[in-house]
Amino acid sequence: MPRFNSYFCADMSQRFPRHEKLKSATLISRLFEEGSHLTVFPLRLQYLEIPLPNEVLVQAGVTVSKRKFKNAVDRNRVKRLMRESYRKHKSLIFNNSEQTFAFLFIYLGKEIPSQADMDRSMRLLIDKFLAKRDEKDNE
RNA sequence: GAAGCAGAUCACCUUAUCGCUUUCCGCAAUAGCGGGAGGAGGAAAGUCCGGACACCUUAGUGCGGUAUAGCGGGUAACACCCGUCGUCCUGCGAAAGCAGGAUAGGACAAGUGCAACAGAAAGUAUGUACAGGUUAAGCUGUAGUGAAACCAGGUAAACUCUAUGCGGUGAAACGUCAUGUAAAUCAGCGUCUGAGGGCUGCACGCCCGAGCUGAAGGGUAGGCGGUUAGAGCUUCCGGGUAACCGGGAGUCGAGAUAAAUGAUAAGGGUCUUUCCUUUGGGAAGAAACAGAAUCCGGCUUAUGGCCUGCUUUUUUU
RNA sequence: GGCCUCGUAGUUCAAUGGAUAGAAUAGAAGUUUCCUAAACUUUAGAUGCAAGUUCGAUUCUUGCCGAGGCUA
Repeated sequence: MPRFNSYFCADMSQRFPRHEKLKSATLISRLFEEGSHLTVFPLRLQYLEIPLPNEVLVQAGVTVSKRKFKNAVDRNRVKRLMRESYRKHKSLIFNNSEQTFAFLFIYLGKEIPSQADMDRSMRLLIDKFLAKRDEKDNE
């Protein structure tokens, strides 16, 4: 079962390959129209339960407002930090899940955070998301 | 030592772990996995000029529009660069001149316009006072106003004229493959008596030519090429005052697309301030401006060090 | 990525290169009123920034800064 094997690896590893990135413009616009959101300052998660291609559990993207960070260097910096902490913490979501989601992380703050701060808020946000999901499942 | 100006140069480094991305090799039916090699800048920025390249009839004529403006050279080209002349400013000097800097620097003797306040008068120029002068006369000089007033006056980053250049649109160009619907409905115009189109503001000319426009509605918004070896970089020789040119040798240095080049840890180097100090150093902190998006040549703006030269000033010998 | 447009009082707009940049509205103070509103009087407030052309710049030119739009 090679497919299962790769599945298992993706579950456990901290990799963040291309097909797990949210890229489709149509998906993103649907995400904003139909999806719901959670906020743990300075992060906001916009999410939507939706079938995805390529048998992926989650497609995630990150974004930063151009109004908050004027320079491209700073925007790239924040996006890289967000990707990094999502990469570290995404295995929490993948555990015993059958639903597929589209994620978009939005940075709301006005200052560039440290990696440690970013990790902390990402952890809190994902815990909040998991709690909400389980609650919904139980109903 | 400090300040200013000009020029040149670098843009923290090493190792480990976890990741992203391009490419090559191997394995794998695909997905993917393993290994090797590579992965931001001097401004990548602003998009201000000039090209390459692509398409639009190889792009015609006139008007319009627009850009440039001493002279000579460089260049693929330029609003760029080099040299030089003139003008202006600063410093030195008795002066001649010297040094540095700035310079959109054609034409008002083609025409039109404009000139507040002051002043007699700002354009068909010529009044007052004094002096001179005449047959007579603003005929001559001085005074006062103003940025400008014996003069074919000033002003063209005023219209304009002259000379020269410019066809348009920009990689969301363009080519190609795939997916999918509706060759459907209603209204108007037209089918050689020519609708409409040919991505130029207008007119003419030329070419294509059976569909075109509107309403309401439906579908795709994905992949590949273009896309990185080039007016390239390094070095040597020769020519030229210089910008730059010619020749030889060597070399390959990103290619993403909701957009890669990152995170953590340790060590080292640099700088600054504070504290301790046995003057050897130790501890803490900081590290600028900024991120390729078709590619080049410039310009402009942002910005941290280090080096060289010149000028000014201070201190010591 | 490319192509355009616009910056004047707190706000909405004027001003031919020429005395002190004008008007409406909002603000402040006062008059009136038992109080408020309305009305009247007075008052403060601006050319996005920096150079250049000019005797003189909101206006002309250039460079920055900011805001907005269009583009399969």
